[in-house]
Amino acid sequence: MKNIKPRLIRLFKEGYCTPQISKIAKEIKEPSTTIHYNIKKLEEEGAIRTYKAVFDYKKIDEGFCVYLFIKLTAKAGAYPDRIVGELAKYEKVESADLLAGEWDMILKVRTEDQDEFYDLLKSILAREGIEKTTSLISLRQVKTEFVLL
Amino acid sequence: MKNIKPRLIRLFKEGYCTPQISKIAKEIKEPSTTIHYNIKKLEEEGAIRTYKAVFDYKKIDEGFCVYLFIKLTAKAGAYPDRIVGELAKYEKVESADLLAGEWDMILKVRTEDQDEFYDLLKSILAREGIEKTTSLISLRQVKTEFVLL
DNA sequence: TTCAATATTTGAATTTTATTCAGATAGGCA
DNA sequence: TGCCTATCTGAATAAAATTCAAATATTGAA
Repeated sequence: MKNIKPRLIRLFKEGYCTPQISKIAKEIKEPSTTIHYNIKKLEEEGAIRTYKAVFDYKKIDEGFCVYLFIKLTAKAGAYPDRIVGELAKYEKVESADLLAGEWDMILKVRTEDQDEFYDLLKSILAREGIEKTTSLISLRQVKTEFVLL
Repeated sequence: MKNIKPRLIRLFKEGYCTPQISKIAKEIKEPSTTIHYNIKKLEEEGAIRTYKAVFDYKKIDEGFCVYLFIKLTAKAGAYPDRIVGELAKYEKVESADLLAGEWDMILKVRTEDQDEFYDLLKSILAREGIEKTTSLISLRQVKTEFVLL
C-alpha cells in the first residue's frame, strides 16, 4: 500500500488540475478551439491563478473550521504585511485577510479537531507581535470556495 | 466577439475542471494508472467535491471582499438552516457558515466595489428574520481557497 | 497461522481530449 | 475606407485519460 491519498490531497489543494475544454465547449455550444483560445487568454492575463480540487473537508480530517481574529501589538501593527504573510503560509490556513478596525487580520483555519486547532493557536500566540486573538467556531459549513456543501 | 469570458468564469467557479493525472504521476513518481485509481476512489468516497478555478478576483471584477456577520431574530434564529441555505445560493457569496455566539452566521462576499456590496446588503436586510449585521472589509487578501495571492 | 475474499497496483491497448497551426472573420482606430 | 490586431475556427497532430486484465498486497475470519 502506497498511501497515495495524502499526497494527492496536498497537490490538489493548490493545483494539479486543468480545464475540461470539451465539456465546456459542449455546455456553452462553441467550438473547443474557441474555448481553448479564451481560456489561454484568461491564464495569460493572470485572471486565473490555478485549477484545484474542493474537498468535503470532514472526509479528509479537516472538519473543524474556525475564523480566527488577530490583533497585533502597536509596534507590529504598523507593518502587518510581514506577519500576515507568514501566517498565510501555514498549511491549515485556508484564507488570510488584513482588516480595518478592531482586528488587524482574519484567518480561516481548518483542522481535524479542537485539539489540533489549539496547537495551531498556541503556535500563533507564541509569535512576536500578536496582542490578542478571538476565535469563532463554525457550527456548520454551508458553502465554501463558491461550492455548496 | 462572442463574450466567452463571463461564461467561462461562471462555469469555472464551481467546476468544469479535472485532475492532471500525468503531471501528478510525474510529481509523485508513481504510474499514472495508480494515480487514476486513487483519484477515482477519492471521488467515489465523496472526499473530492469538485475541481474548479481560483481567480485573481481583482481581475474579474470581484476585488471588493467583505466578511458579513448576521444576527437573526429570535424567531428565525431557532431555524437558521433555511436562511443560511438561501443566502449561500447568492452568486457573490463565496462561503457561508453558521456560528455559535453573538452572531448566527458569517458570509464571505465578493463584489466589484462598495456600491455593488451595498446593493447586496440591502437585499439581505430586506429579508424576514434578519435582526442586524456588521461588515468587515478586507483591506488586503493574502490567501484565499488555500492559494497565496 | 492459513487462506479466501477484497483492495490496490500496474502495463498495454484503446479512446478521448488538448493543442497546434493556418486561414478566416471581426473589431478597433486613424 | 483601409490597415492592424484580436478573435474565431476546422483539420491535423500530439498528449492524455480511461479501460481492462492480470499481478500483487491487504484484510479478516476460521
